[in-house]
Amino acid sequence: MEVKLPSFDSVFSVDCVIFGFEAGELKILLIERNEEPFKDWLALPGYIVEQDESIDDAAERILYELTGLRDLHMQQFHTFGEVNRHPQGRVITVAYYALIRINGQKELRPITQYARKAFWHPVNELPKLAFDHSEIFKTAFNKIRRRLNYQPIAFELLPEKFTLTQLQSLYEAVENRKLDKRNFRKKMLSYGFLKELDEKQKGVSYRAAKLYKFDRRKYAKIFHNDMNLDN
Amino acid sequence: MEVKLPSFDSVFSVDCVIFGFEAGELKILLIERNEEPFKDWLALPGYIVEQDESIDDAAERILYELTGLRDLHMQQFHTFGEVNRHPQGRVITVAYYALIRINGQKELRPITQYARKAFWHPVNELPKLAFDHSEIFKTAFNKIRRRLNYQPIAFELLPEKFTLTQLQSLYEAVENRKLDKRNFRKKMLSYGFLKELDEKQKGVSYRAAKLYKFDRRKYAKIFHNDMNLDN
DNA sequence: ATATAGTGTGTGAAAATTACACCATTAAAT
DNA sequence: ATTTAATGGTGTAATTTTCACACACTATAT
Repeated sequence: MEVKLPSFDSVFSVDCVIFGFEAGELKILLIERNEEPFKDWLALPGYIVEQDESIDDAAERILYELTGLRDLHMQQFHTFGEVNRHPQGRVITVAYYALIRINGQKELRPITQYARKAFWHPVNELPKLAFDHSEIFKTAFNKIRRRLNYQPIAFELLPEKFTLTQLQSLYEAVENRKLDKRNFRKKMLSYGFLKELDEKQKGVSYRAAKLYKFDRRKYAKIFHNDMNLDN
Repeated sequence: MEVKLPSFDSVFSVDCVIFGFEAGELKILLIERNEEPFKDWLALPGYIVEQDESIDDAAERILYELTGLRDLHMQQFHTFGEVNRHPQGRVITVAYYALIRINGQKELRPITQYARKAFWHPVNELPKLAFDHSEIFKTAFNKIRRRLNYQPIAFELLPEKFTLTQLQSLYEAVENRKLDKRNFRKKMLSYGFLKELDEKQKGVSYRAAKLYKFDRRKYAKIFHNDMNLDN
């Protein structure tokens, strides 16, 4: 017995809040729109989900098409469903965040025409964004701010090898306050999931700091979980 | 310049995981379906969102239509968007949870024909549910388990006046472990948001316990927030 | 009166958090 | 060679929080 589903003119989209960390500042990825509505505005990378792809897949595809970035680990965090959030019709959007290492090598290069360009922008002093994207950003930021303290998300933002000072300045950027150096180091090292390397920073004009790596194995062992506590 | 949105045969729904607490057990609200697909199966209360209502509004309406319950504070927690989660087409569902006091007075009574009946079922020994509802439940349960410790959600499950022992047994049910009575009381009282009443339990065949109330005002003052940390 | 079931209370040990200041190392400038 | 500027790296004591643990009290039912 086949029963047809009711249906109507409805559209899903995904929007992505991609966080990066550079020069001691937390940044997110924005695009400049090249399409109505909000043509020429700044916006979060986002677009419409196809009918035959899961929303998780759509998020990856869309981010790639708009920014050239690939293979991030994106995490859904909220769905925005107000009736009038899109000026041209009913669009419900599922929002994702991801945390990545900014590095100059990876060029930001929109594949489709919908974005004119993509670039990093500091989270402080964000301009007004298209649609309800300012609100989406705010929700994402609150989310990662809380998660920072019980999930190892900081390491996704740093280079693979990092100094303790870099780690600390990331925490300070996200929590927006100064932390005590000695206490911070003591605590981080006490967790036991940082691996001290035999290497030091290079090219700095002051005493070079030791480099560390995040050890996923140890982390998982210590916290008895698969590092995916998002559900 | 009007640009038409692309669109296709897509459907949103909402599903609700409603937690209650009764006789020392955590329970959720299930319905018995009266419609294909999964006719006669047990399922979470859920249905399709109308085009001119926000998803938050839809969640309230749908829960009411399927169970007769109204005016709960529902909280969105995840959106499920796998392509084949519904056997008859693409349906993306936004899932909500709420916590309420079970009380005999409020009768559970489906308004529409889509549900044959609605009833409380203990979260232990849940049967297989329709669609991916077992997974949705699991996600919700993990969510509230974590939230219990940094949000005052416990009080939504208890009667307005409750004893410390009731509060403790709720924590024990959610965390699935025994807690120490003295430490639990000390800690809860130390927060300062429980108001001790001049009343005692009645009708028990043992020493009657003092009753307490949760004081929202004090809670908000102490934690400098509006009690809605979900964003 | 007594059996029963749950209420209500304090202390000490261990662990975690916080506050706090100085010398060491390196590269660049002189 | 010496100085300067910048950051790296380290320990201790006080305070707060967490945890483990046992017994007398009270209301009711019999």
